[in-house]
Amino acid sequence: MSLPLDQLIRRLSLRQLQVFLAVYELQGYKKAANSLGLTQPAVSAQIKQLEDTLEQPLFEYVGRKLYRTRAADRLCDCVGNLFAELKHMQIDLNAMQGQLSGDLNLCAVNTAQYVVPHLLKLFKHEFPKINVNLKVVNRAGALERMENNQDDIIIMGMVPTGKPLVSIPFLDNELIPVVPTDSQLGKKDSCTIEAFLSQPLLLREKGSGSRLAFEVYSQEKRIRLAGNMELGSNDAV
DNA sequence: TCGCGCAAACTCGGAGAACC
DNA sequence: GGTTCTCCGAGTTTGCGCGA
Repeated sequence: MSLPLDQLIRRLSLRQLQVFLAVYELQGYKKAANSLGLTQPAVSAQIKQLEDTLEQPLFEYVGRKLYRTRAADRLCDCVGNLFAELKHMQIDLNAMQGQLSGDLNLCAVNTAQYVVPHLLKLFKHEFPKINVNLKVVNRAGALERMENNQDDIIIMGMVPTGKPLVSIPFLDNELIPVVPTDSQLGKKDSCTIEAFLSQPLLLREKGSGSRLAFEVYSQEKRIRLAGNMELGSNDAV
Protein backbone atom coordinates (compact mmCIF):
# COMPACT_ATOMS: atom_id res chain seq x y z
CA MET A 1 0.00 0.00 0.00
CA SER A 2 1.61 3.26 -1.12
CA LEU A 3 1.59 6.55 0.79
CA PRO A 4 -1.32 9.00 0.46
CA LEU A 5 -0.63 11.67 -2.17
CA ASP A 6 -0.07 14.54 0.28
CA GLN A 7 2.54 12.52 2.20
CA LEU A 8 4.15 11.48 -1.07
CA ILE A 9 4.44 15.12 -2.15
CA ARG A 10 5.89 16.05 1.23
CA ARG A 11 8.59 13.39 1.06
CA LEU A 12 9.50 13.44 -2.63
CA SER A 13 12.08 15.94 -3.83
CA LEU A 14 13.07 17.04 -7.31
CA ARG A 15 16.65 16.23 -6.39
CA GLN A 16 15.69 12.60 -5.74
CA LEU A 17 13.94 12.43 -9.10
CA GLN A 18 16.90 14.02 -10.86
CA VAL A 19 19.26 11.45 -9.34
CA PHE A 20 16.83 8.64 -10.16
CA LEU A 21 16.67 9.71 -13.81
CA ALA A 22 20.46 9.78 -14.05
CA VAL A 23 20.76 6.26 -12.61
CA TYR A 24 17.92 5.03 -14.84
CA GLU A 25 19.39 6.45 -18.03
CA LEU A 26 23.05 5.67 -17.33
CA GLN A 27 22.28 2.31 -15.69
CA GLY A 28 24.77 2.70 -12.87
CA TYR A 29 25.18 4.55 -9.61
CA LYS A 30 28.78 5.46 -10.34
CA LYS A 31 28.02 6.80 -13.81
CA ALA A 32 25.09 8.78 -12.44
CA ALA A 33 27.27 10.21 -9.68
CA ASN A 34 29.89 11.32 -12.20
CA SER A 35 27.31 12.94 -14.44
CA LEU A 36 25.78 14.85 -11.50
CA GLY A 37 29.09 15.83 -9.91
CA LEU A 38 28.41 13.72 -6.81
CA THR A 39 29.99 10.70 -5.21
CA GLN A 40 28.44 7.29 -5.50
CA PRO A 41 27.22 7.05 -1.85
CA ALA A 42 25.31 10.32 -2.27
CA VAL A 43 23.51 8.83 -5.26
CA SER A 44 22.92 5.60 -3.37
CA ALA A 45 21.39 7.52 -0.45
CA GLN A 46 19.05 9.49 -2.72
CA ILE A 47 17.83 6.33 -4.44
CA LYS A 48 17.31 4.61 -1.09
CA GLN A 49 15.24 7.52 0.19
CA LEU A 50 13.18 7.46 -2.99
CA GLU A 51 12.62 3.72 -2.72
CA ASP A 52 11.61 4.10 0.93
CA THR A 53 9.15 6.84 0.00
CA LEU A 54 7.66 4.86 -2.87
CA GLU A 55 7.87 1.60 -0.90
CA GLN A 56 9.05 -0.07 -4.12
CA PRO A 57 12.47 -1.20 -5.29
CA LEU A 58 13.55 0.76 -8.36
CA PHE A 59 16.77 -1.05 -9.23
CA GLU A 60 18.00 -4.57 -8.66
CA TYR A 61 21.47 -6.02 -9.02
CA VAL A 62 21.98 -9.44 -10.51
CA GLY A 63 25.70 -10.03 -10.33
CA ARG A 64 27.24 -6.76 -11.45
CA LYS A 65 24.45 -5.83 -13.82
CA LEU A 66 21.86 -3.25 -12.80
CA TYR A 67 18.28 -4.01 -13.74
CA ARG A 68 15.42 -1.51 -13.70
CA THR A 69 12.16 -2.64 -12.12
CA ARG A 70 8.69 -2.03 -13.58
CA ALA A 71 8.23 0.61 -10.91
CA ALA A 72 11.34 2.38 -12.22
CA ASP A 73 9.99 2.26 -15.80
CA ARG A 74 6.71 3.82 -14.67
CA LEU A 75 8.49 6.43 -12.57
CA CYS A 76 10.76 7.29 -15.49
CA ASP A 77 7.72 8.03 -17.69
CA CYS A 78 6.30 10.25 -15.00
CA VAL A 79 9.56 12.07 -14.21
CA GLY A 80 10.32 12.55 -17.89
CA ASN A 81 6.98 14.31 -18.38
CA LEU A 82 7.44 16.31 -15.20
CA PHE A 83 10.90 17.56 -16.17
CA ALA A 84 9.72 18.33 -19.71
CA GLU A 85 6.92 20.44 -18.23
CA LEU A 86 9.39 22.20 -15.95
CA LYS A 87 11.57 22.96 -18.94
CA HIS A 88 8.61 24.38 -20.84
CA MET A 89 7.71 26.45 -17.82
CA GLN A 90 11.25 27.81 -17.65
CA ILE A 91 11.11 28.73 -21.34
CA ASP A 92 7.71 30.39 -20.88
CA LEU A 93 8.90 32.37 -17.86
CA ASN A 94 11.93 33.58 -19.78
CA ALA A 95 9.68 34.47 -22.71
CA MET A 96 7.56 36.55 -20.32
CA GLN A 97 10.70 38.49 -19.51
CA GLY A 98 11.28 39.02 -23.21
CA GLN A 99 14.09 36.48 -23.51
CA LEU A 100 14.06 33.31 -25.56
CA SER A 101 15.70 30.34 -23.88
CA GLY A 102 16.14 26.59 -24.21
CA ASP A 103 18.32 24.32 -26.30
CA LEU A 104 19.04 24.56 -30.02
CA ASN A 105 20.42 21.37 -31.51
CA LEU A 106 22.34 22.36 -34.58
CA CYS A 107 24.05 20.06 -37.06
CA ALA A 108 26.49 21.34 -39.70
CA VAL A 109 28.27 19.47 -42.46
CA ASN A 110 32.06 19.73 -42.52
CA THR A 111 32.20 22.44 -45.14
CA ALA A 112 29.99 24.68 -43.01
CA GLN A 113 32.11 24.34 -39.86
CA TYR A 114 34.18 27.38 -40.79
CA VAL A 115 31.11 29.58 -41.24
CA VAL A 116 28.95 28.44 -38.34
CA PRO A 117 31.06 29.90 -35.47
CA HIS A 118 30.69 33.39 -36.99
CA LEU A 119 26.93 32.92 -37.27
CA LEU A 120 26.72 31.57 -33.72
CA LYS A 121 28.60 34.55 -32.33
CA LEU A 122 25.88 36.90 -33.58
CA PHE A 123 23.13 34.48 -32.55
CA LYS A 124 24.46 34.11 -28.99
CA HIS A 125 24.78 37.86 -28.72
CA GLU A 126 21.09 38.25 -29.57
CA PHE A 127 19.82 35.19 -27.63
CA PRO A 128 22.24 34.61 -24.74
CA LYS A 129 19.93 32.24 -22.85
CA ILE A 130 19.74 29.68 -25.66
CA ASN A 131 22.19 26.81 -25.33
CA VAL A 132 23.49 25.80 -28.75
CA ASN A 133 24.63 22.20 -29.20
CA LEU A 134 26.59 21.99 -32.45
CA LYS A 135 27.46 18.69 -34.12
CA VAL A 136 29.77 18.67 -37.15
CA VAL A 137 29.42 15.61 -39.41
CA ASN A 138 29.63 14.79 -43.11
CA ARG A 139 26.57 14.81 -45.34
CA ALA A 140 25.77 11.12 -44.72
CA GLY A 141 25.94 11.73 -40.99
CA ALA A 142 23.68 14.75 -41.31
CA LEU A 143 21.12 12.71 -43.26
CA GLU A 144 21.22 9.99 -40.63
CA ARG A 145 20.66 12.55 -37.88
CA MET A 146 17.81 13.99 -39.95
CA GLU A 147 16.19 10.55 -40.17
CA ASN A 148 16.49 10.18 -36.39
CA ASN A 149 15.11 13.69 -35.85
CA GLN A 150 18.08 14.59 -33.67
CA ASP A 151 18.46 18.24 -34.65
CA ASP A 152 16.39 21.39 -34.86
CA ILE A 153 18.37 22.86 -37.74
CA ILE A 154 20.80 21.26 -40.19
CA ILE A 155 23.21 23.34 -42.26
CA MET A 156 24.18 21.50 -45.43
CA GLY A 157 25.08 22.15 -49.02
CA MET A 158 22.70 19.89 -50.94
CA VAL A 159 19.22 19.59 -49.46
CA PRO A 160 17.69 16.13 -50.05
CA THR A 161 14.61 16.13 -52.25
CA GLY A 162 11.39 14.26 -51.62
CA LYS A 163 11.32 14.98 -47.89
CA PRO A 164 8.93 17.27 -46.00
CA LEU A 165 11.57 19.85 -45.19
CA VAL A 166 11.76 23.61 -45.10
CA SER A 167 15.06 24.86 -46.49
CA ILE A 168 16.39 28.41 -46.56
CA PRO A 169 19.41 29.13 -48.78
CA PHE A 170 21.54 31.73 -47.01
CA LEU A 171 25.06 31.42 -48.39
CA ASP A 172 26.78 30.39 -51.62
CA ASN A 173 29.18 27.48 -51.35
CA GLU A 174 31.45 27.84 -54.35
CA LEU A 175 33.67 24.87 -55.21
CA ILE A 176 37.06 26.07 -56.40
CA PRO A 177 39.62 23.79 -58.10
CA VAL A 178 43.04 23.96 -56.45
CA VAL A 179 46.27 22.60 -57.95
CA PRO A 180 49.86 22.37 -56.62
CA THR A 181 52.11 25.35 -57.42
CA ASP A 182 54.37 23.17 -59.57
CA SER A 183 51.48 21.78 -61.62
CA GLN A 184 51.46 22.56 -65.36
CA LEU A 185 47.77 23.54 -65.00
CA GLY A 186 48.67 26.20 -62.47
CA LYS A 187 51.08 27.85 -64.86
CA LYS A 188 48.37 28.47 -67.46
CA ASP A 189 46.01 31.44 -67.39
CA SER A 190 43.03 29.14 -67.83
CA CYS A 191 42.24 25.46 -68.29
CA THR A 192 39.25 23.39 -69.35
CA ILE A 193 37.24 21.29 -66.95
CA GLU A 194 38.25 18.21 -68.92
CA ALA A 195 41.94 19.02 -68.42
CA PHE A 196 41.43 19.53 -64.70
CA LEU A 197 39.44 16.33 -64.19
CA SER A 198 41.98 14.29 -66.12
CA GLN A 199 44.44 14.92 -63.26
CA PRO A 200 44.69 12.63 -60.21
CA LEU A 201 42.23 14.11 -57.71
CA LEU A 202 42.02 14.40 -53.96
CA LEU A 203 38.39 13.87 -53.04
CA ARG A 204 36.41 13.79 -49.85
CA GLU A 205 35.03 10.40 -48.74
CA LYS A 206 31.77 8.93 -50.08
CA GLY A 207 28.87 10.51 -48.20
CA SER A 208 30.45 13.95 -48.33
CA GLY A 209 28.27 16.71 -49.78
CA SER A 210 31.08 18.42 -51.68
CA ARG A 211 32.05 15.09 -53.27
CA LEU A 212 28.44 14.43 -54.24
CA ALA A 213 28.19 17.88 -55.81
CA PHE A 214 31.41 17.22 -57.69
CA GLU A 215 30.20 13.84 -58.97
CA VAL A 216 26.83 15.23 -60.02
CA TYR A 217 28.57 18.01 -61.92
CA SER A 218 30.89 15.53 -63.65
CA GLN A 219 27.95 13.36 -64.69
CA GLU A 220 26.12 16.37 -66.07
CA LYS A 221 29.17 17.24 -68.14
CA ARG A 222 29.61 13.54 -69.07
CA ILE A 223 33.19 13.64 -67.87
CA ARG A 224 34.85 10.50 -66.59
CA LEU A 225 37.03 11.06 -63.52
CA ALA A 226 40.65 9.90 -63.48
CA GLY A 227 42.10 7.95 -60.58
CA ASN A 228 41.63 9.70 -57.29
CA MET A 229 42.44 9.51 -53.58
CA GLU A 230 39.87 9.75 -50.80
CA LEU A 231 40.55 11.79 -47.68
CA GLY A 232 38.18 11.90 -44.73
CA SER A 233 38.15 15.62 -43.98
CA ASN A 234 38.60 19.04 -45.54
CA ASP A 235 41.64 19.60 -43.36
CA ALA A 236 43.26 16.40 -44.65
CA VAL A 237 42.55 17.43 -48.27
C1' DT B 1 42.84 -7.55 -9.17
C1' DC B 2 39.61 -4.23 -10.34
C1' DG B 3 35.29 -1.96 -10.48
C1' DC B 4 31.11 -1.15 -8.27
C1' DG B 5 27.72 -0.51 -4.50
C1' DC B 6 26.71 -0.31 0.53
C1' DA B 7 27.31 1.20 5.31
C1' DA B 8 29.18 4.01 8.87
C1' DA B 9 31.35 8.06 10.46
C1' DC B 10 32.20 12.53 9.70
C1' DT B 11 31.80 17.51 7.72
C1' DC B 12 29.37 21.44 6.19
C1' DG B 13 25.78 24.73 5.58
C1' DG B 14 21.08 26.38 6.18
C1' DA B 15 17.02 27.13 9.09
C1' DG B 16 14.86 27.89 13.27
C1' DA B 17 14.88 28.70 18.30
C1' DA B 18 16.76 30.87 22.26
C1' DC B 19 19.09 34.45 24.32
C1' DC B 20 21.05 39.10 25.07
C1' DG C 1 18.18 43.17 15.57
C1' DG C 2 22.25 40.49 16.13
C1' DT C 3 24.60 36.46 17.93
C1' DT C 4 24.89 31.75 19.41
C1' DC C 5 23.30 27.13 19.68
C1' DT C 6 21.02 23.06 17.95
C1' DC C 7 19.05 20.20 14.58
C1' DC C 8 18.77 18.23 10.17
C1' DG C 9 19.65 17.27 5.43
C1' DA C 10 23.00 16.50 1.95
C1' DG C 11 27.29 15.57 0.93
C1' DT C 12 32.26 13.27 1.35
C1' DT C 13 35.61 9.90 2.99
C1' DT C 14 36.84 5.44 4.23
C1' DG C 15 36.49 0.64 4.62
C1' DC C 16 34.30 -3.51 3.32
C1' DG C 17 32.08 -7.17 0.49
C1' DC C 18 30.90 -9.07 -3.92
C1' DG C 19 31.39 -10.59 -8.59
C1' DA C 20 33.64 -10.75 -13.16
